[in-house]
Amino acid sequence: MPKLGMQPIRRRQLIQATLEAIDDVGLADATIARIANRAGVSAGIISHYFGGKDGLLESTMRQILWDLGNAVALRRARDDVESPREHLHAIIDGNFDRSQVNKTVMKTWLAFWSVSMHRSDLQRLQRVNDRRLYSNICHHFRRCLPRSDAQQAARGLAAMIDGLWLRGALAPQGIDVDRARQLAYDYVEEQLAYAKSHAPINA
Amino acid sequence: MPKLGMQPIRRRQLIQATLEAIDDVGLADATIARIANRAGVSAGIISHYFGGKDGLLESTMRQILWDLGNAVALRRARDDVESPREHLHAIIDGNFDRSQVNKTVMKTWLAFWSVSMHRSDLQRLQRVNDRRLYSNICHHFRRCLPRSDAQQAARGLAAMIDGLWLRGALAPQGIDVDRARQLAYDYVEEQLAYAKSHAPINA
DNA sequence: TTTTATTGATTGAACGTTCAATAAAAACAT
DNA sequence: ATGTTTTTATTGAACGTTCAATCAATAAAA
Repeated sequence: MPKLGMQPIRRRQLIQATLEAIDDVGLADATIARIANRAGVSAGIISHYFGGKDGLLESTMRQILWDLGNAVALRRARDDVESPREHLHAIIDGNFDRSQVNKTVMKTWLAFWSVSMHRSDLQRLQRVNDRRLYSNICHHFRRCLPRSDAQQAARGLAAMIDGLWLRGALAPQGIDVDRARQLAYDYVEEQLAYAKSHAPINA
Repeated sequence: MPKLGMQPIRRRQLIQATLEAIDDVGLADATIARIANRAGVSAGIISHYFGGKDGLLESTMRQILWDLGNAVALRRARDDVESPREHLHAIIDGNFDRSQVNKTVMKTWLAFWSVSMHRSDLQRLQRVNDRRLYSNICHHFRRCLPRSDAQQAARGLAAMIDGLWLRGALAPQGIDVDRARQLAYDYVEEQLAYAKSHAPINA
């Protein structure tokens, strides 16, 4: 059946099938045979396009990482986003984007966190992501707060976002996105209010 | 070597060896042979005392859950803990207790979260724990805040605690316990300050 | 002698990877 | 156009490994 240029198509299919398999039976039982079967191809093709199961998992993690970065970037690029508050809201909204707040992706994140503790390639990916969230937040707090206060606020907001996200992933009824966003917004307001009352630089 | 009453001794040894094995090579590679070897016993003994690997994992999760509950209970039982603020601080301190804030236990938590998405017995354990944290917090906020505000504050604080904890677990340099506790304390203060300025019931 | 504790070789199932074989599109030659 | 060769894509059975579980055998306290 060899049409040319199947590589990107197959890669997309197999990454999607990996996400679905993890959602379905968990990473431990997401075997190559099961993933390949779900994608409607043979098992051998995975080693052919990804070098092996490890390669497939790394590519899958890269994919959801890219989706997250993209969701945030899209909202920050809107031209009505200017003030620190608006930028912080954009970051929050991006982190609670549809592409990140669904059971499939959430289960995959949890699985990757666990595995990344023992695989340096995945660990690097995961840390770049954590750092990016913190740095972005910190940068915008710095426009209204002295350095050390901004860092503290950024650590707090990053933890709040990840915590809301984690508890949403573990909750039986799933995450309530609107309520989660509101809690994160409130936290931002409290930090900005503190700024105004002590050393107002900007709003 | 049959002395009587080995069961509780072996169970403790094997649970400890499980934690160490997960710390060492991750849950996926924490095989029965490896755990038994680390405990200095034979592989067959695990099935004998835990019924199988599943039973060992459930018992291990119960253990760290009990440790967490105990760490919180101990601090709340101190007789200088009376006000809502003091109770909330005790809950925060318990969650950042030494028994919970070390790489071994943190890695195990991450692994169990991931697995519990697909195993109903572990899922139940994990949800009891989440609910307990939220309920405890909510109960004390209710002493100073109207119901819906207290629930909102409790969701926020629970997320903050778990988020700080999660980011600490994933960070290369580990968690900074003092800084984490301070951020959680600050969040409590902000919620209580809001209470005072709107509908002061208590402090 | 009975009971409790423990061993470790064995078993059967499941896994990831490999690779010779196949199939069809594409490229080339006529 | 037509036939031939090359290239790309794909299959799935076979292989070697690893694992959890089992159980007959063993050992020592009761």
